[in-house]
Amino acid sequence: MFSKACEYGIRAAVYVALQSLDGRRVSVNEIAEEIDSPIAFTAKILQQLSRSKVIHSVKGPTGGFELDRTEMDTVKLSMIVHAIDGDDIYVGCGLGLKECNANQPCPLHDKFVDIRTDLKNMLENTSLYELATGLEVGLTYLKR
Amino acid sequence: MFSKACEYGIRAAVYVALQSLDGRRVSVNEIAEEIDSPIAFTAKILQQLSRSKVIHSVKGPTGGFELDRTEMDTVKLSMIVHAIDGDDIYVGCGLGLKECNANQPCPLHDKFVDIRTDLKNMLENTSLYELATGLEVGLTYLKR
DNA sequence: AATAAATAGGACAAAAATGTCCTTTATTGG
DNA sequence: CCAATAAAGGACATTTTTGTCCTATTTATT
Ligand code: FES
Ligand code: FES
Repeated sequence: MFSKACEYGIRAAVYVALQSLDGRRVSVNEIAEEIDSPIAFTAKILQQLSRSKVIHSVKGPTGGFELDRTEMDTVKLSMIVHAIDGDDIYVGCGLGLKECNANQPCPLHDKFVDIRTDLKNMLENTSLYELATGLEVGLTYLKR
Repeated sequence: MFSKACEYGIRAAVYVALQSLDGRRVSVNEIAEEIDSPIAFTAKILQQLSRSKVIHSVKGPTGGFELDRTEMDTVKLSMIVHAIDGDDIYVGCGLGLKECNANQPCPLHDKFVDIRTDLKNMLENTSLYELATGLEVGLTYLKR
C-alpha cells in the first residue's frame, strides 16, 4: 500500500506530534529508536518532511524536530503520503494503465475508484493530532 | 497498490478469459501485445498464474493459455493478487508494523482495516468473467 | 572564539523488483 | 521419426527502493 519510506514517515511524524504535545523537541536518533526504523534512512525521510513543511527542524544543540499544536490539526496524512510517495495512490490506475481515465476505463476502474476514494478521504481527514492522542492514552503503538 | 507483476497478471488473466469466451487459446506473445506489457516478464507471470491454477497452459503447437467457462466465475481477483503479491495486502499493517494486530494496534489500525476490508471484499467478489464481459462489450480497455 | 550537538546533504552500497535472453521440455502435424 | 511451435525455467541485467556513511552547516553553550 505505502512505501517503506512512507510508513516510516507517518510513524515518525506521529511520534514528533506526540512529543510536541509535551513541548519536547526530538532528535533523529530518538525517533528512529521509538519507531524502530533505520536511523540514517529515517533522517532522509525527516528531511523530506521538513522540506514539505509537515514538521519543523531546528539545527544545533537542543535542536531536533517539532510541530506546533495548531499544525497537528492541519497536517493530514494525505500530505505526508503525497510528500513521500507522490500522487500515484490518488490518481493512478489500479491495473497500471498510463493514467486513470473514466472515459476509457480499465475493467476494474469503477470498483477501484470506490476504494481509492475512500482511502483518499480517510487520509485527508486524519490529522496527526488525532493519531498522536491515541498514542498518548496508550491505546496504540508505533513499534512492537 | 499492486506490484507491476500483479497489474500485468490481472490484465493478462482478463485477456485470457475474454478470448476463452470465444474458445480461443492465446500465446504469450499475443497477450503481451494486447495488454501492452514486456513479453518475457509477462511469460514469467503467466507461469505463476498457471502454477496457481488461475489459468491453464498447453504446450506445443496450437498451445497457449486458456480458461474454461466455469472457471471464469470461480476465479476471483483475490486469487491472482494472492498468487503474485502474497497476502501482505490482506493481513499487513498499514504503517509497517510486523503484523497487524488489533490488540496492539498502530494509530491507523481502525481506519486502515476499514479500507483494507473493502478492498479485500471487492477482490474476493470480482470474477474474471465479470471483468471480461465489460471488455467484450467494448466498455473497458486493457491498454491505451 | 572554541567546542560540541544536531540537522542537511552528497556519495555510495545492498537488496528487491522489474525486465531480458537463452536453453529445455512437451506436443502437434507432416 | 522430424521439424516446428509454444510454454517452462534458469541465468543474467537493469532499475528502483531501501539503507549506510561521511562531510558540511548551523547553533547553543562555555
Ligand atoms: S482506469 Fe484503471 S482505475 Fe481508472
Ligand atoms: S496494526 Fe497497523 S493496521 Fe492493524
